[in-house]
Amino acid sequence: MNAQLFAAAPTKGEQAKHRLLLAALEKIGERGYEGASVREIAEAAGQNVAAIAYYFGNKESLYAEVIEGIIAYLNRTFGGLTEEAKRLFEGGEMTGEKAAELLKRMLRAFLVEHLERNEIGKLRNVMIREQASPTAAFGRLYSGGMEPLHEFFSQTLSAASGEDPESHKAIIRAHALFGQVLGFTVARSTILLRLGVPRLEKEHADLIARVIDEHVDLICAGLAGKGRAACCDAGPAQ
Amino acid sequence: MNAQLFAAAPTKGEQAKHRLLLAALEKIGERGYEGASVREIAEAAGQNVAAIAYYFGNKESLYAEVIEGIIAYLNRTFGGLTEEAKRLFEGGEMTGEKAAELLKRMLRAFLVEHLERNEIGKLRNVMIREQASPTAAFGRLYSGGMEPLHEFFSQTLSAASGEDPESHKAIIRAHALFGQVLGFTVARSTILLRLGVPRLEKEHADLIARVIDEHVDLICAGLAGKGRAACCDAGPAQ
DNA sequence: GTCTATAGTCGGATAGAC
DNA sequence: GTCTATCCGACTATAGAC
Repeated sequence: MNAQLFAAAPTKGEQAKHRLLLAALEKIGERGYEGASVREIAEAAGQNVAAIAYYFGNKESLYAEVIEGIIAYLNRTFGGLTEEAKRLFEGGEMTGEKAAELLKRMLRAFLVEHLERNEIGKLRNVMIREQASPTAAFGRLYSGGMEPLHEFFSQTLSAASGEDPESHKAIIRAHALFGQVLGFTVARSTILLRLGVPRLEKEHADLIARVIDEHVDLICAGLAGKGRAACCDAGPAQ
Repeated sequence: MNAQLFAAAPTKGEQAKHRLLLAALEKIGERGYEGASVREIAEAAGQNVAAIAYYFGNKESLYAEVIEGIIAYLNRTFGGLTEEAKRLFEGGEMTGEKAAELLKRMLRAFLVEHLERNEIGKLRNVMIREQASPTAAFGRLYSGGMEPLHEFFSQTLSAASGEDPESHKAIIRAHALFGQVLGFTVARSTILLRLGVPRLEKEHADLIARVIDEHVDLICAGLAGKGRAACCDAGPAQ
């Protein structure tokens, strides 16, 4: 499955590059850009230190290619969903129900990728680090990968809630809703300790997805029915 | 307001220690434990490099004291709410409505602390880093600060949802709900760019709190009324 | 193309002057 | 208590052997 990250590599030189990119993703994810040394990256890739200079010029350019790989991966993984939403919007066929379904599928896809596929976990760490303390590469990561996803998400959610998709409120609502899955990747250590399990298995991912589906349904139904179904706005039961 | 972080410092030596702790919190938050050098920490504190060895022994012990300061701050800030919840539980007076109110107040408190008070922002970065790539200090941070908070949150939420507070489902639900505010601290760069603002002001924090309150209300009401109000489970309007 | 050797820089820690 | 000077190890980058 690693073959999906970064380009496939037929020739020997390309394979060395590929291994270096994977090792850099892993080590920089684990220890940060400054914490990961070119020595340990090269060693983890089964390559010599000088290979990094040879193939990439320097450490910074190696990292830039890692970021490009992440962007390409995000687009491959979520591109289908965003295209589907785009078609529905342009065809005027987007309804509140279809929007809620798309949102749930998107959150599920994110969960599956990030919780079940361990090799993707490395990618997750790099993205989290760039959020908390952006390096020179963050601008590229944002415009190439996160912004299109965030826009898709807030526009689709707005179709369910009936809000202006460009309003601050709609953007904030989308961010809050998405935060629900983010918590399981970013506060991973905490949820593992709280559940008392060494790692998140398929059963946990399923349970997480069911809970979040429930929340999305309740929120979408509540927003769509605002001012209409008085029985739902009357506060919690007894 | 910084005086609230770490102990007050009357004597000159204590003031130097205090400044070093604040500078360490800031620099390690910005650049990570490995990325922040003792030289820049000392410089930011207006102290000499050797002062770190003198007051703390070494860099690692300095960081350990920073972590203890974060734990003490968390307990001071959220201790009142957790005590209040405890009293309600022990007195048998916890209702679904009171639970929902406590949850909203807790999330609001977290938002205010993390969004409005800039000096707390440094603390946030350190906690995020420890989540994504735990150092030796994470165990202490978890047991001293995060676990009690997480338990309070899942127990209170369970009072609103009627679930077993120790079940995986309840813990996951609490984590998902809390993730909503986490997204605004951890994916801060993204929400700033999406909103097109340089930083989150009070008006943004208010809007965020209102949106999250709305979500908490919808989810609590929906869960409490599960199997009761058929009109709410019938899917989105029209 | 691949590797070793090394130059030059910066890290944490410490000895010792004052 | 405070500071300067310095040690030693680890880092990135590069020159040059093969």
